[in-house]
Amino acid sequence: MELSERRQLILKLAIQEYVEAAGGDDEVQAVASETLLRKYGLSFSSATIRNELAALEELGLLTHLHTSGGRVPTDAGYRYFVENLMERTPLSPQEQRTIQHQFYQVRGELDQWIHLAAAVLVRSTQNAAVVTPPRGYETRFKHIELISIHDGVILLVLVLHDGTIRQQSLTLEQGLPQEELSRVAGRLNDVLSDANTTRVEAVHGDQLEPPLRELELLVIETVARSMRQCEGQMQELLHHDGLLEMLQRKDFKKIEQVRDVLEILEGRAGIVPLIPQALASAGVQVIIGGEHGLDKMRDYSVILSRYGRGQNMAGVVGIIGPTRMAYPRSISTVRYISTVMSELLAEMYGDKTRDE
Amino acid sequence: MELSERRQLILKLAIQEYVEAAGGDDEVQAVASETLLRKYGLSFSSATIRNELAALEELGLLTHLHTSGGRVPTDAGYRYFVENLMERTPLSPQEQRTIQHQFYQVRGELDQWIHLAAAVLVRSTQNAAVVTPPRGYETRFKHIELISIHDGVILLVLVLHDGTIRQQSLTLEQGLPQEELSRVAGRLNDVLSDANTTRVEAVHGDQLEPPLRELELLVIETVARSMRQCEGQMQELLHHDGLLEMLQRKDFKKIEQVRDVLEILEGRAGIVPLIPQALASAGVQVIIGGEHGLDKMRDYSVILSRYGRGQNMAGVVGIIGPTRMAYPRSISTVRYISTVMSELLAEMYGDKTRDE
DNA sequence: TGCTGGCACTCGGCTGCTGTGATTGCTAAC
DNA sequence: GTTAGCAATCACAGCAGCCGAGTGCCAGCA
Repeated sequence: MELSERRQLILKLAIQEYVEAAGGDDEVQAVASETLLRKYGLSFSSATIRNELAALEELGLLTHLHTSGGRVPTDAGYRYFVENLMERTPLSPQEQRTIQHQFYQVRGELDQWIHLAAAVLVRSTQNAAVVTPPRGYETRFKHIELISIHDGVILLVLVLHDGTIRQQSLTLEQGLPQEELSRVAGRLNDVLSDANTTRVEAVHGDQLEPPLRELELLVIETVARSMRQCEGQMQELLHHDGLLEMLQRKDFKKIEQVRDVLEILEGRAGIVPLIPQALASAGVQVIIGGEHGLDKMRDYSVILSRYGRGQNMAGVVGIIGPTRMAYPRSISTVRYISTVMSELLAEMYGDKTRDE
Repeated sequence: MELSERRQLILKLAIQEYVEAAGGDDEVQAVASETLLRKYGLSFSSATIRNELAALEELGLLTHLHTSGGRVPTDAGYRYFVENLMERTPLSPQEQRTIQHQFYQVRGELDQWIHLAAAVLVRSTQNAAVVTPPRGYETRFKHIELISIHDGVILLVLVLHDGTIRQQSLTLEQGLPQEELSRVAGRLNDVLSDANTTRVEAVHGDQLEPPLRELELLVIETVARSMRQCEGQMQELLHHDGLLEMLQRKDFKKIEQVRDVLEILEGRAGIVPLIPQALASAGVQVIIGGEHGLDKMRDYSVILSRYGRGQNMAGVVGIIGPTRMAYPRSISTVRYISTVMSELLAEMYGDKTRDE
């Protein structure tokens, strides 16, 4: 779509004005021609602006609710803004330092990264945030440990290649001393080393004498089941934060809206199918309003970015908020967080992908 | 407080009626004398009921918002109801079987218990649920494992006595082979066996040659820090669920209410101080409305119960909902879930406390 | 003394009305 | 192509009046 300079300017100002007004305590909803003229000191009259606004409405970039109400951007209008009009505004060095420092403080604690990333996104954008932990494309065995808990009860700790840790307790007919458990664990760590799920499922433990063999079989079966479970549970891993902060915004008036957002965040609607899509593509993805055709999300926009190294260790960070959000700021923050997390991962698991 | 038979009956019916009306789509808020007469076919007239209601109001058990509006229970009214009038209605055998079956299916997966317990409470009571995982009174070392991740980066997996698992990655100057790591881990598992935090902090590793000694010191320090962290983080462990289900209720009209509930659930207000209290007492605790003096929770009631075995492995399950809730049902469900979870724990860690 | 029927009174919520202010679309002039 | 001016439009707040549910009270009755 080709737009004249002036129309572009007016559209840009209209959207900026509309988004800014959302923050203020003024009840002003739609943006009026006179307001634009006054606030931005344009060199033409309000009547001209009205003509241009009408033209932009004709093009489907703006709309208005009532005859006497001002203009409001449509999804297409936001889209045009994001793609053509928006200026990139990277986070200030100061903000970048603060964020880096915070991540530095929790280095080593992978699960804290997730929380921190979400918290930073929330604070910086005033929207709700979603983060998935970094996962390998394929689940691969790394290590197990068998720990004696109590008579006949043992704790199986399974570590996967991507850092996932799962615990499971097992019950045996008879108790076994810790040394025996460690021996079995050690043997299985050799046998299963780096195995993917299919290979684990194919392993038969048949070299040990009866009491230990029983244990070995049970452990292999449990490990296989655990790994299978890991493969299909993206939405359960989705961490979210910031609902409370989002409720502070003036946009929310009805509890139905809150319900919708909550459903989206909890993965029961909408956001889950967007994750694999974001994982598969590079750069920041912006999905505005009803673009993905999901009814519950009609009034919300999602900004997602993949982070990680290659295929083997990647996750998604992003935010979700009303379509009427500050896109430049939000996009910059999501982009920055994703690069920070990519760097952290690279530090931890070595540069680039290692084994493809 | 002594109440005549008739007054007790009227109070009981009034509260039941009021709570039931909350579920229906009827907008009826307060309960009127005529309604009670009609619905329950009482043997005296509405004027008598009005007199009794006025008396109950005098006693502070009921109140009314406007002169021409019906009566509404006060916190004290609910309290009297819960303590004197309410009939215990245990869950039906059918429901009990269903719940047992669900827990059976996730036996062994301790973190799933938490989710399941919350989910069951939500479904059964239509309120939001909170559950803390079982924790020991004292954090005690059980086991560590050192796993080589990448050149100079190792993953430390720490298992505590109560089943808590923490992971932390460590960076060393130089890489070490997995065998060396396992040796160090093995040694430390002996040295630190069953140690509490103070003892871990007092340990000095000084029996190994330089490259391993560096590692050993780092690990001890990290373990100690991790254990200290575990000790003060009750509210971060608080799992909650059911906000969405609670929003379906007609009680919620304004988003401020939603905000309050969310703040309570996320531990920023109110509920956290109630947890230790519940841990310390036996049986089901019911806290109605503003009884604990916390402003944010004035309109909500909390039902908590401790579960677990002795002092060494205990957690809390409970629900939170509007004061206008179905207390008999809610209390029964919380009680039942807590016994089920206590039994599960006993199965896993042996009957009764083992080491006090 | 306790219960009941009757009745006046209170008050929230609903309906319909009007005035106001903001903003547009249109038209005629520049 | 741009502008000034003006009538038309429409949401919204505020107000009045009505309705109905429910109470409080009183006088009469068992």
